[in-house]
Amino acid sequence: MSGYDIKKHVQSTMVAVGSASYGTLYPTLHKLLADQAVEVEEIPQQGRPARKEYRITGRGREELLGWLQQPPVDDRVQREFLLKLYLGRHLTGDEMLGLIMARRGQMEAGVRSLQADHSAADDPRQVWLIEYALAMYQAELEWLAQIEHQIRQASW
Amino acid sequence: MSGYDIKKHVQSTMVAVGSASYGTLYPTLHKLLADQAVEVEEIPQQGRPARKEYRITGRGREELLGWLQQPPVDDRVQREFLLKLYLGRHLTGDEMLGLIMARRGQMEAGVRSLQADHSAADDPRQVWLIEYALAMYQAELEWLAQIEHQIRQASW
DNA sequence: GATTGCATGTAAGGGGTTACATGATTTT
DNA sequence: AAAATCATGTAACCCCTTACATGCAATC
Repeated sequence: MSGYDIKKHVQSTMVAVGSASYGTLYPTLHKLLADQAVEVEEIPQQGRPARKEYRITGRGREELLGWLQQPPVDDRVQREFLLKLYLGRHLTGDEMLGLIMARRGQMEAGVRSLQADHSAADDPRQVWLIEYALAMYQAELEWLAQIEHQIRQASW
Repeated sequence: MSGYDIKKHVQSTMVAVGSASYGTLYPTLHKLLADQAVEVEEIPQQGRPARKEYRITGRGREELLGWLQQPPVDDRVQREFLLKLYLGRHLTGDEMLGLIMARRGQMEAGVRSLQADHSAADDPRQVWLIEYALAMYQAELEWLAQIEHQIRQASW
């Protein structure tokens, strides 16, 4: 794939795995190339930079296997939304509900976009990732509904 | 709270929010003190460094409110486990199942420890965070059971 | 006798994002 | 006319973790 394609793929199907910004992506690809872990094929185009398609090499595959066999590091998460909700003693009830509604909108948009990917996915591993993300979003939506109810009841 | 207490609190009740290592925690506390956003009370002890209890100031509360009213930044997540599963075309079925079993163990341990916190929690906001984390862990456990089943069926 | 808990902190280094720079083509 | 898509890349900077340093008390 090209750097551009990798970014799109990570942002859609792989949301639950992590993120990829160009500032990390391109330098990483260059490093992998220098290490001969990948090789590149340049496809010239008109009106835009040549598309560079990267492909893993035998050496890259060996390194990958070594990495795969080591136990994964713990998840890193950072959810500012949750922190604001927790520290939100100084917010009014309406501000709290605004926070929650906005979050719900994001989750719902995420679900819709993942459902589109889900119908299009062919690789079973891709389906795993999509179903993982969907399960997380749906669990959060249920939790959001519960706390929204609590806040309205308590008439903050 | 003291830096030490904050760390414990973040690691248990606030797992779903983020992490706090001493290398970030103490310098941040010093910075907040310099900004007069917090004040400190030193409580001498025998046989160990004085315990420093931090408390938010009026100025700190103002700054906090300003921050609370800005929309939260998007979540940052990084799940190496998921990435290894996705890239695990080069792993044997047993290696895949090993990955999954280890993950299940971590999730189950997380659930147990959160359930203990849940019974002990008094603040309703703390309960929100604990229930959020529990919902995520439980959703993941169900998803894990499904893909485990798929892998065994396919007799990789 | 060894490990865990309590309690502070620093320094080096790794990892990542954001913002910038460029520019044609297609869609709204 | 404006915005999004395609497509590459760099530089500055921020944030954060890891590893280290110190040391007593209590538990296993």
